[in-house]
Amino acid sequence: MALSSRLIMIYDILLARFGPQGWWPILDFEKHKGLDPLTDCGYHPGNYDLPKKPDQMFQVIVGAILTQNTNWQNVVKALFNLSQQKLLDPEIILKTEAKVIAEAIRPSGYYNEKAKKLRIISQAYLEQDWYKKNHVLKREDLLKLWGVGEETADSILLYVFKRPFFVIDAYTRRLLMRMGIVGTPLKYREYQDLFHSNLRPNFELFNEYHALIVRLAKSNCRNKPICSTCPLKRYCPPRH
DNA sequence: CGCCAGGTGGGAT
DNA sequence: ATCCCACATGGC
Repeated sequence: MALSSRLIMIYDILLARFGPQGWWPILDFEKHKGLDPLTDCGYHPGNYDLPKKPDQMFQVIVGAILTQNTNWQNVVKALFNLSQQKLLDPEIILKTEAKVIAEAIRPSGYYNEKAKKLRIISQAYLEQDWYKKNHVLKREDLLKLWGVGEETADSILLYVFKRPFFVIDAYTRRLLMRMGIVGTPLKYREYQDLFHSNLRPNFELFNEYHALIVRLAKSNCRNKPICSTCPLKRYCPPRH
């Protein structure tokens, strides 16, 4: 079976099983007041129009930094703290001592490094006018920023700027490996090329696909896989 | 208790 | 180029 057909089949199965995931979550701490802010707030299934406003865009950028090698629940706590303290804004982050930012984002882990990363990306956001409509952000310019690697860059391009860059993360690698689509480990861009060369470059498709992979990885394709209920079981080589 | 979570940069080899 | 490690919290 051709790779493109296979990738599309996997997508269709995941979408049928799990439904649209509503990424990237956009938290509204006013609206979610009274609800448990630490659970799944902010998802907007079927709406690929978000983020729309600059403050929503910036929130996704901050989330992309904070979630580096970190559980999303911890990121929500950090975003909640930033919001409560009126720090979820690039100009304010630049005017605020890194110590203060670090303390607010403590639950997300690596808080000293991430405070520095937030300062750097806030600076770029303002200087390069990312918030302006029709601003075209280059991948290479994102990668120049200390603290922005390939996955974070692609997350921002895809989920903030709605550009068709497929996000490759540890879950994606694991899935491709277990499905037998790749044998030996590849470089980031090689994984990405598998998707870019075999799917139509549609940001809504890439958005949903990556979110569905994460969804599968959380419930079934874990480090210790639970294959009995996996929707891809029939298409995945057995493991001993 | 140990392991893991929507990675990245820096230094040694 | 590739490997190894520091960075750090909270949930299970």
